[in-house]
Amino acid sequence: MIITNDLLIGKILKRYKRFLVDIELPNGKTVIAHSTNTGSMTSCWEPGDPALIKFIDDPKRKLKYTLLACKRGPTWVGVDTSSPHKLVLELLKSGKCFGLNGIKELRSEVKYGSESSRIDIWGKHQKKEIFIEIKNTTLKRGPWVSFPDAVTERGTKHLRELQKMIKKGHRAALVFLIQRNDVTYFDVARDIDPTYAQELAKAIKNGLEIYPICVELKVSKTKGRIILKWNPKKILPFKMMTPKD
DNA sequence: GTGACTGTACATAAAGTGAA
DNA sequence: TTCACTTTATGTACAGTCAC
Repeated sequence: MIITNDLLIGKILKRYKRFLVDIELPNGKTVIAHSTNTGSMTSCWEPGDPALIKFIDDPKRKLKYTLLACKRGPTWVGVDTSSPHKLVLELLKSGKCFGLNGIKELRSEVKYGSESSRIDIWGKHQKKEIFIEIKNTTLKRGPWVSFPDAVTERGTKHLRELQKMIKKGHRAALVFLIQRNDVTYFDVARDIDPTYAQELAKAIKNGLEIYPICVELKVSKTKGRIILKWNPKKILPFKMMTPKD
């Protein structure tokens, strides 16, 4: 997946009101950008870090810029929560989604379950339905990348719904799309949300498939134009423990 | 006064729904 | 079929309320 138009690199100054971030442009002007990431974004950026934003000239929008990624040290970290969905869908369609291949009739945001949930991606593999939930994952602690970075009741609810689908004879998979390439292992942040960790362990026992996919974000300049490319690298080893363990 | 809890606001995208 | 409006999803910050 590549974005080639209307990208700018500025400096991230502060975040406030949940969705808003102040970005200082190279010309010294400060603009307000929209952040689709409502998580804590711990370890993703510090004030003054480079930030990649996209200019979107849509009259229906209040804010003309959307925050896509921040640079922590040498590593770009993707913080746009809409990108993982698009990227995983693209990988599934192209048959390059690490163990999740051969899925047909792919559909996005399909209603399912008894709690009016919506699955990120639904499809058919051979004769079975498959339900795929995607989680944007960025919390870095040493060589580990962890999920969640805050208590997530909805995440736990999704796990319950996926287990119900497995009981009905379907397949269910959880893709942790890790938008940074400076980590070695994936784990569940039991210290942050013990309920989620417990439910995930139960779900795995019940047959939930886990795919922690590590993606490298490459930002380059060609003829003055900035290009952002998501480059899927590998599946990370999965450990049901925290770095403290 | 303090801590725990609850409700609301915030911006956007995408899907769903209903009217023309 | 198209368009406009509504609903859903996301999780933190903050204000207000209540009990102790």
